[in-house]
Amino acid sequence: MEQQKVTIKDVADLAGVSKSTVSRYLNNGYISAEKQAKVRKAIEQTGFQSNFFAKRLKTRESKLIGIVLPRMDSVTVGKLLSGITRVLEPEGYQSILLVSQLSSKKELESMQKLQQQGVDAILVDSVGLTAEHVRRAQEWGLPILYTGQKNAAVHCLKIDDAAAGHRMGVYLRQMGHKHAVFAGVTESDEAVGIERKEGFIAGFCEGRTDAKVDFVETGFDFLSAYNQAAEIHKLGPSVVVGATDNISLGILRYFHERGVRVPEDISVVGFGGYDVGAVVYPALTTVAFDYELMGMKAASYLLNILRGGEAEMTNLDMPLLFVERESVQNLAKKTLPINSTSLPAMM
Amino acid sequence: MEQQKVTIKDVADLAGVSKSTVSRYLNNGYISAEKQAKVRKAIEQTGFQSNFFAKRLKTRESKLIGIVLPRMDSVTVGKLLSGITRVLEPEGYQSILLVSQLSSKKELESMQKLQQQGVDAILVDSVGLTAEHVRRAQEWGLPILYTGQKNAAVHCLKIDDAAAGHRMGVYLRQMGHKHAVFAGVTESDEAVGIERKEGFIAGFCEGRTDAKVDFVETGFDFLSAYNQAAEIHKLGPSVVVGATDNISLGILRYFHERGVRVPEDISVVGFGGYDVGAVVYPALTTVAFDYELMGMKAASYLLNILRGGEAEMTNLDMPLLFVERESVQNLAKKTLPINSTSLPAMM
DNA sequence: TTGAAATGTGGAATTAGTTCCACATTTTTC
DNA sequence: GAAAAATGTGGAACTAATTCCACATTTCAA
Repeated sequence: MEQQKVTIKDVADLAGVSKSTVSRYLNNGYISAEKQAKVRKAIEQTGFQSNFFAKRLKTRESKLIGIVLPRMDSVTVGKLLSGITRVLEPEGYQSILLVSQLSSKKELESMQKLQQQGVDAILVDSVGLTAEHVRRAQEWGLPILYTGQKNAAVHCLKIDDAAAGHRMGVYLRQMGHKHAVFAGVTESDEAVGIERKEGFIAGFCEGRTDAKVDFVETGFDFLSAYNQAAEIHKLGPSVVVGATDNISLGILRYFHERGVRVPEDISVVGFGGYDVGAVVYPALTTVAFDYELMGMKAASYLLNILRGGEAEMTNLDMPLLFVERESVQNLAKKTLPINSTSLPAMM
Repeated sequence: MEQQKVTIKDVADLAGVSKSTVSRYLNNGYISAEKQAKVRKAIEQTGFQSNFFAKRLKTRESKLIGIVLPRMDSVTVGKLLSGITRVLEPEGYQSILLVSQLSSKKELESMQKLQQQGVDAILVDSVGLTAEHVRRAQEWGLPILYTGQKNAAVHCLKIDDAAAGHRMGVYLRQMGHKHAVFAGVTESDEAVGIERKEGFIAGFCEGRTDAKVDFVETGFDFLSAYNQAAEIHKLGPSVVVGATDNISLGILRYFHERGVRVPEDISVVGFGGYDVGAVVYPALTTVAFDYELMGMKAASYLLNILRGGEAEMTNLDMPLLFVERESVQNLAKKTLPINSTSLPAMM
């Protein structure tokens, strides 16, 4: 077994001090200026690098944060991760990534692996919280924060899907729409599949009886939305509400192919505020979520728990940004909405 | 200092054997069936979990792979990561992620951090290889693999940008185009900024003197491409070649706003094969790169180096897929290219 | 039936750090 | 000027595993 090139012992010998003194130099200080210089020189000369594992074994702090994500190849996950990293890196923390592939079982397995790995805390962009999740969190005594799902028994941080849906519902009601088709996803995704939809229905139907919302289920991708578009169209709504911008984009493509004009013949809206929504035509009206900000907040929150911060994070609600672009017709006034010639609301 | 709940010592005491025996049970075997049962039972009873750091300290193997990425919130990086993870996870390796923010200096710093962290190997989606990169790789004696850039002195894996550009050039030449504007990025990105462009010019101009290629520089995002679109249009080409699909999407938007029809009035192509390219209209003709496959190959390659595999990876070239969709007019035959009514070449 | 080989086993050393404690100085206070 | 406090320092213990080595059994062959 080959051994480490330079250990703290070598530095100590070269500097003519004890291991303890070098260790103190490395950590809290408490060393005379004279020896400090000697040690510094010895470290320079030897090119000493502290052994990560020996250090962690004793200190029981890894400066590693475990992150479990449902998938990697998605813009929202990328932005989330970007925000997380932005906060964690300057604090000297690093991230270990695991992918749950949208499976709650794999999610738990991943968390277990991370726990064994000795991470200081775990952040999970969850696909669904189970009782087991709650139990494990307690058993491990490890700070765990969930994003994307909500449960009172654990730390979590989530976009207010109901509010986002509601906001869109109110907007479309004000624009004079009466019949909407909600192109949504499976109800097993509580946040997107249920909350967002219910919120929309509430906002859209509030205080009137002549409103109608149909529901068609699709997947999260363009293609499955595109494939459902004919059925959606057949229902004859004045507006199609895609549960995500991707869904709306697939539907937009279908309408384009059939010569159905948007928004003149039918309106289309989405959720997410993806960048591409601004570059397609008509540019997509949407409720934008700031996933990068969410990542930053999540990381800060986690750090706060980690430090025993009873400073109780106060500002945990995620702001929603309504992005009005070109894909909705104002039926109330029988005029088109603002149709800017420059790239609308591009981020 | 709180200590670990259950150590190998506790298990040994409970099972009535020595620590060594438990360790052997955990690792190579070499233990009698009788004691094996006892140890198994003791581990079950105590819920023993091996201490990651103590183990790593002794074995000098972390089962951790460091990954340095230029940024997180990009589809290509997401796919790459997805491929990497797909190979690494089943092999029991986990990834530590660091972001270089497109800076070569930060890239080196990140690599250094990972090295200190005791990772078994490093994978870098590099933004530019320097002499320092090569020096460090030797100094550390750690397997390092670069993707996205090429250098004979180190292990690397890269899309053949020149070939991709060439392919597109040949295609457009065959389609009868004579005047192209290449909307490219800064030459400091050797792969995209130089190789892809030069490859295109070669393929486009090959064997004729009546071809002309103008160059306009933009950023990587929709917006900066959109902002350069007027200048591009002024040059009056028959086709605009975006160095990435995003650039082409921004240009498409501009043309749409001005009522310039694509491909009837002007053709537009891109590189990358992003999913959205299939859903916009006209669907974008492009050279698709399989970044997920690249991630998988990169991870396999790295594992191979790690295992001292002199099995010399042979199949390192990345396949290119030419995706002909709707955004190019065939000037040679004065007819439109295949215009499918279903979602073209959607992945 | 003896010697050799195979099979287990435990003790002790090892890995590379941190930290507690005792003790020597030096500085401050009364 | 003595006692008290502050400041450094090194030795030894400790962290939780793996692994080498010596030694006891047991099995097998001659």
